[in-house]
Amino acid sequence: MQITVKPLVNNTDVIICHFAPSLTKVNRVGISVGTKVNLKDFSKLLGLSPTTVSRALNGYPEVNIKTRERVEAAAREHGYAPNPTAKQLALGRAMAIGHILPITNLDMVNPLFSDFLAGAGEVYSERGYDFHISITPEGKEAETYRSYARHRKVDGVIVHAPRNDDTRIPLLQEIGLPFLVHGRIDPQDASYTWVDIDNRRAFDKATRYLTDLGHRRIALLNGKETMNFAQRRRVGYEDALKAAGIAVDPNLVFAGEMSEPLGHAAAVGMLAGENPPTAFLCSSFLIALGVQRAVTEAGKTLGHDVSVITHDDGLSFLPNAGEIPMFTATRSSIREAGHRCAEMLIDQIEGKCKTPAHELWEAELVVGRSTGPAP
Amino acid sequence: MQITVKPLVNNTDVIICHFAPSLTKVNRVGISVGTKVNLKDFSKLLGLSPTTVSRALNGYPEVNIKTRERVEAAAREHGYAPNPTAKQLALGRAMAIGHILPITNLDMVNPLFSDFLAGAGEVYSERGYDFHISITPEGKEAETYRSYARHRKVDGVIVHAPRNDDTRIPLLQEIGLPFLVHGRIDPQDASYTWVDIDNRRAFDKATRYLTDLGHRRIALLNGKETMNFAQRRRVGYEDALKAAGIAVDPNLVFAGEMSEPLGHAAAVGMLAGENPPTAFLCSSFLIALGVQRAVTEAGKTLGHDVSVITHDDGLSFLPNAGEIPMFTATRSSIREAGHRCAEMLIDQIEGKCKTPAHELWEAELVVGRSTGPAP
DNA sequence: ATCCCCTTTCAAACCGCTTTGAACTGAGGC
DNA sequence: GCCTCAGTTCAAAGCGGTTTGAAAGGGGAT
Repeated sequence: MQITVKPLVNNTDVIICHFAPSLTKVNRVGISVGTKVNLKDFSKLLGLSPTTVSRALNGYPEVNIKTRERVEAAAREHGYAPNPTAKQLALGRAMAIGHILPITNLDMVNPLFSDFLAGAGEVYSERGYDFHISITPEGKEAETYRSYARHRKVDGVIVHAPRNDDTRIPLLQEIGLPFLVHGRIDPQDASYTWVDIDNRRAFDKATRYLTDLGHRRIALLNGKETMNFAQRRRVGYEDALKAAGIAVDPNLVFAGEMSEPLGHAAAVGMLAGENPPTAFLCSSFLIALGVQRAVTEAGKTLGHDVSVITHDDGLSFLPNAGEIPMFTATRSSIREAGHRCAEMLIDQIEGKCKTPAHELWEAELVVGRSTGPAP
Repeated sequence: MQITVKPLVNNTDVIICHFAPSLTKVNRVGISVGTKVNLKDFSKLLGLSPTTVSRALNGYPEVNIKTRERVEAAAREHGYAPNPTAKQLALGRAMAIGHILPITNLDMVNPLFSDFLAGAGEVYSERGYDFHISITPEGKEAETYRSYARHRKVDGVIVHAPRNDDTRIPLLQEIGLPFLVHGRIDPQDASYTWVDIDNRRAFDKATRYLTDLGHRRIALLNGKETMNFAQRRRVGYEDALKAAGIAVDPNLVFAGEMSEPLGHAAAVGMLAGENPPTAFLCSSFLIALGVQRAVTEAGKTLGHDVSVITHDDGLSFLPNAGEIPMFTATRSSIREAGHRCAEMLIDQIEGKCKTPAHELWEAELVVGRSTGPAP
């Protein structure tokens, strides 16, 4: 009997934890757990050699059509399927894609990752690949990659959230494990495959939209600049301001964790200052929600007194949809990105496309109810 | 040369997609890609047999201490590590845990899943297990589970977001694959291992807190009742109302997708009705954000005119922290749950604890700024 | 009938590890 | 000096597939 207690704040509740009598295992007749059908037994059953059966199932030409059909039918009937592990050992192909997340990056990747995963997962499932996720202790990434490569535990990896000083890319190039970067570091570096959105251009476009509406005090609430995309978003913002003949005011630029409370705090601070902004440009939907709260708390109306444009990753649980969406946004679905990344990486692994390849996606500017002419 | 074009809404931008000259592979001297160190070669190098080396590395007693040390040193130096695939084939242990998400469930699990994963990942990494995720097309779950079990592709699986009519549990019991359910279906069913929070009690507690503050018109914005936890939350809510002598008003109960816009819409509707609620109980933080927006838009103040209590999964990207958090909430970290689930499942697999085991966690009621006496 | 060639099938080797059962040490007891 | 036995080491047989190279079968041409 074991009791687990979870610390509670200010009450005396105890955690219940009991063990029930052991489960009696229920096995069906027919295909049950114990029946391990291996190729040897299965081929014996058919009166054929393992070679022929293997070839029949893998579509090799040198097997009689009638034999093949017989084998396929028997496989369906007896529920025979080759052991993927054995196959992996024999072929050196894992039929799996790895995603390596350093523990430190976890928080960062978090809200986006699950949507990315959903997109990628569709492709993996379609093309017979498995997901493999390794959460490695910080600093042990290199070892993990090396092990993956050496033992062909995965056929390729996707690199998430590249940082400026990211060591993963040179390492992967060195060990020769196929990979694809979601995002990129140096826009000029064409030595590896990446899929990215044109962050500079998106934020340029968004800022211009605001200046065209007459705004001159435009705040930027950005992510941390160690994340490469944040830098490029700032550049886009500055380019557009320059084009409109507006000087960058450092007081209107914030860079930090992309969360609701931080967005709120930053907006509250700026709105309380002298010469407050009339518009906000946000790097994430969560920041925008925080700004919205700050604006309404200040008794102002969004889209009238204060305008907000946010980048929208199209997260499934933060929909910004409808005829006229809530927020004006630069939109690019991270789920679609996941889909495409998986597709490209697999194509690359299977030699179906030249490598390295690059795709730069344009974020569309969707006009919603959060923007209006400068007051 | 291949050009990929992504449909754009109303502008003429083209997607750039170019291919750079093929990457020249850089291999270091020493441990490089090509050098596949297998046990046979490695042991030859040491002048020992594969048997001895294998035993030395796996801590078997029948090997001389000096030999063992020599082997270990050489392994470090030459970077030898046994091939996990081969090991898996030989031992029948995969050192991996599977998470099977049916495509349909993806949206539902989404925001929570990444945090759960982070918690579980810590444990996996610590104890040498890998993640394995399969996104299966709906209806093919059974096949996937069977294949996993038969080929020991994973040593166990975690079942997410059980539904009332969930077929996964009986299936897993039938095929005898170790599993753990995060959540549960029938609270009385002790035949499988689960970790869950006491949803009924949490919502009972939260509702009582509101009735104690004098609220009598309390709305419940809940998740869909196909999700079992949603049912139990409603029961808790109803129990507390009953205890306070308040009749349940169906107009104040909403069940649907747990997103910001839906929370907003539901709250707007209820606030506009006659005899509007003075308090809201929300099943998710996102719903609460929507309610907050509706409340401020209606010109009312949160925690003064209208009270809100939300369930808070402690999502890393939606922090509800600080001395006095923004929202009064029933809080239970989903990340911690992930951690514990992984721990328990592995213990179970390794025979370190009795099975089945159950843990019912208490959600703590954290008082924030979103609640106050009924107006 | 013989030869040739193409189709179909098979036995054996291999992928890289673990593990069983046997063989080889050297020390200690008689 | 011989036997025993514990301490080490090893050869070989799995795990469950694929693939190479050879052999068997069958039909058409000579």
